[in-house]
Formats: sequence, structure tokens, C-alpha cells
Amino acid sequence: MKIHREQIISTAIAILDRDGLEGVTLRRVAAELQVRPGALYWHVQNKQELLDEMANVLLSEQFAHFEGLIPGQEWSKWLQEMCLRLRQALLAHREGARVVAGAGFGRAFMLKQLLEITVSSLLAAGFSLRLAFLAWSTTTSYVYGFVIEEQAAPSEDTIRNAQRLQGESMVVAIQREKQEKMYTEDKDFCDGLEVIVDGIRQWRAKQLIYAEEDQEVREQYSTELDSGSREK
Amino acid sequence: MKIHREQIISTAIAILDRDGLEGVTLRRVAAELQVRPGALYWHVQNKQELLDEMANVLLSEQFAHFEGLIPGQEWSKWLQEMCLRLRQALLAHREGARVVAGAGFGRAFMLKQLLEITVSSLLAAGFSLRLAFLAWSTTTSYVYGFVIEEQAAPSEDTIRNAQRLQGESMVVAIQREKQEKMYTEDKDFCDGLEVIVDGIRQWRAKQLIYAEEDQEVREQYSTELDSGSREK
DNA sequence: ACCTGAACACCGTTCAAGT
DNA sequence: ACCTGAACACCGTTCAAGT
Repeated sequence: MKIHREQIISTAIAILDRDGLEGVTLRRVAAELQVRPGALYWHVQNKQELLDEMANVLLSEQFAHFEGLIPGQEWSKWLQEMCLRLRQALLAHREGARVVAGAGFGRAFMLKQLLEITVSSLLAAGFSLRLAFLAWSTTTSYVYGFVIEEQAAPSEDTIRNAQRLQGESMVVAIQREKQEKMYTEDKDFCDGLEVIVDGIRQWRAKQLIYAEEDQEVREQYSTELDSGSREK
Repeated sequence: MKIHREQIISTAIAILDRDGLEGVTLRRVAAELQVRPGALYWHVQNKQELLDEMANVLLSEQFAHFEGLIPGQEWSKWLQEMCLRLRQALLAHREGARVVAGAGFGRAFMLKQLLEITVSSLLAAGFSLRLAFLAWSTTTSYVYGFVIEEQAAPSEDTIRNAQRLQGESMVVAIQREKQEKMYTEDKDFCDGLEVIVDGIRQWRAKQLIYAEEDQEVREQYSTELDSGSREK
């Protein structure tokens, strides 16, 4: 049997969806491909590399054709769209958030690219470099944290505990309100995101004067777009 | 050799700090306690239960004696203090964020308690039930996401990639600014948190009228504090 | 009540040897 | 170039049997 790298990654993702992250095993991937476990090591350095590649695929599904801010567009709409897609990417596959978080910002190539697009879009929308970075860091951290909770398996005994601890009045009240007003996880996510975006908007309004260095960066970036390099 | 539950948990945490999360193995914990692996199963149902307990200990170290909002105190200061402590709890031990995230909001008892304190504190500060929950959800998601990134091992080849991809102008510019202005991870975290708190403040200012149900909840809670139960 | 002994069904990883 | 065979050093979990 002859296999190649992409097959390994895609069957690993198939197993992820079917059996969860702890079911993703090199031996099982090998079995699915009708190959001995050792064979995988010709295509992949180790299990972590496979997991990193899986993370990149999950992100690519949402961001492969994702464009930066268009001149007329509102930055807040664009930023929210970016966050919605990021959440979608993490939710699309079982334990997706854990997979991407496990790969880490460092190892996931797609995330670096997304950072590039985001920060330069916000610079174009009049953000200082600092605030553009803060907007990136704050929103993406939020998305990560939110989805990780969201995807955490409630586990069998969580329900037992919920019953037992009736004294937790807040949890009960919150859940009742959610039912009555039909608030979904989606609604919670979007509202929280809106809170953050409102905070960012406020910061942006307060710092309409940019440091000169930021202006430099903005110019340097736009020249780099059509010219080549320009070493410092 | 005779052991008890707490010893198991504390030596597991010791191993976590020494060898990282993947070093935390029931067999290694057993060896450290001079006991056969099977012996642990009398004190603990399975490995996940041990991990859950570890998560609770990490959180308890910061929140065991954490008080709710004091009447005179500003809610924003209190909320920020809560978030700082949460980050501290996650940072205090190697891969702490992964441990707590792995346990999940459902399984970590301490987190439910913290939710109770937070939401009731914000209600007391004039928040609607909805906004109090949003403030909780948004800030804690942010903290989680931020620390998970923060603790993600950069790995050997991240540096290689950083060198190779010089085209990433934004990453370079951001890192240069951080060095020049001496922005630390702490600074990034606090600024991002401030952005979120500013967003929350704005929402609070806009909804000074509460729904009657919220008022009900607030009253119910305060009576529950000194009286006993009051079933609906 | 609490632990040992011993097994079961798995892992990731390596590497000579085959084709 | 790409895979097999076979091993190594591990895992979590179970359970009769000991004390």
C-alpha cells in the first residue's frame, strides 16, 4: 500500500470526528490506511507534527479564501466576521479547539497568516500598531477560551452535581433566563464579542493621534506589498 | 505503604511541575509513593478524576479565601482582581491552563463557586442578570484563551520558522515595539482586560433599567443568604 | 479497609531488513 | 523511495488474592 502525507492527515481528522481526540492514534490511522504503524514515520516526524497539520487544516477550512478589510467596509464588522469564522473553524470538528490549542499559536502556520491579515487590516482602519495587536490578542483569546468551554464534554456526573447543588442560585437563575428568553450559545458568543468590540472602539476613539513609528510601519508595509524586501 | 487521596493529588502536581502534563502518569505517581499502580484505584476512580482534583487544587490556591464585592468597592477593580488571580492560578503551575481546561468548567467545582461569587457581586453592583453573566463569560473566556497561548511551548522549530518567514512584517513590527517600549505579557494581559472591562462598563451604562425578573433574582438571593431555602 | 501481583489491551517510536 | 517485521519502553485499567 502506498500512501501520502495528506491522506494521513485527512484520515486522522476523520477519526477525530468519529472517536474524539484520544481516539486519534498513529496505530489507528495506520490501520485505517492498511499500513503498519512504522510506515507513518516516513511521512511525518512524530505525532505532534500530525496534530499540528490537523490544526492547520481545520483553520484552512474557514480561512483559506479569507480576505483582509475592504476600504469601504467597517472594521468592526470585519473583525466580528473573523471571530465568527474562527469559532466556526474550532466547532466544525469534535474537540477542534483542543486540537488547535494543542498545536499552539506558534506551530499553527495559518494563525500567523491570520494575524498578518488582521493587524494590517486594522492599521488600514486607523488603529495604532499597539491597539491593532491588542484587538487581535483580545478577540482571539476570547474565541479560544469560549469554544474550549463550549466543547468541554459535560461528563456524566456533571448532571448529578447540578442536581445536588441546588444552593447555587446564580447558575439556576442564569439557566432559567436562558431558557425563557431562548438565549443560545451563539447568542452568548456574539454578545460577548460585541462587548469586546465596543471596548476596542472606545480605545480607538481615544487615540486618534498615532506615534510616528506606527506611521512608519504602515508605510513600510504598503511599500512591501508591491515592491520586494526592504531590510531595516 | 499506606497512602491517602490528598497525597496522590499533591505528588501528581509535583510531577506536573517537574515533567509537564504528559509526565503525569498514574504509574509514575504510584512509583513516587512507593506503591503499585493498581493501589491508586482504591482512592481515585480513574485518571480523569485525578486531573479534575488537580484543577481544583490549582484554583483553590488563588480562590480559597477570595471574597465577593465589598459594598464600597468599585466593581471594575474587583472584576479585574478576579481575572488577575485566575491567570495567576493558571500560571502558577506548568501547563496549568491545560489542566484546568481539560477538567472543564463542568468538572471543576471551584469554578462554579467562583461563578456564584462573581455574578452575585455584579448583581449587587447594579448589573442585570444577563450582563452579569456576560461579564463572567467574556472575561473568563479571555483569561483562559490568553493563558493557553501564553503557556503553549514555543517548540524548537518555532524559532526556525520565525527566522525563515521574514515576510511577516506585522509580527516583526509588533515584536520590535514590544522590545522598545518594554511591553510584557503582563502588560498585554492587563490592557486586553481593560478593553473588555471598558466594553462592559459601556453596556452597564446603557441598561440602567432592569427587567423585573432580575430584581426578583436579586431579592431572592439576598434572602437566601441569611434565611434558608425558598423553593420556587 | 487497603494493597500486591499479574495480567490485558493498548500506546509512540525506532530500525534493520525487505521490495 | 517507501514499507514491513519486530521489538522497546511505556501507558490506563481490572481483579483475584493477600494482609
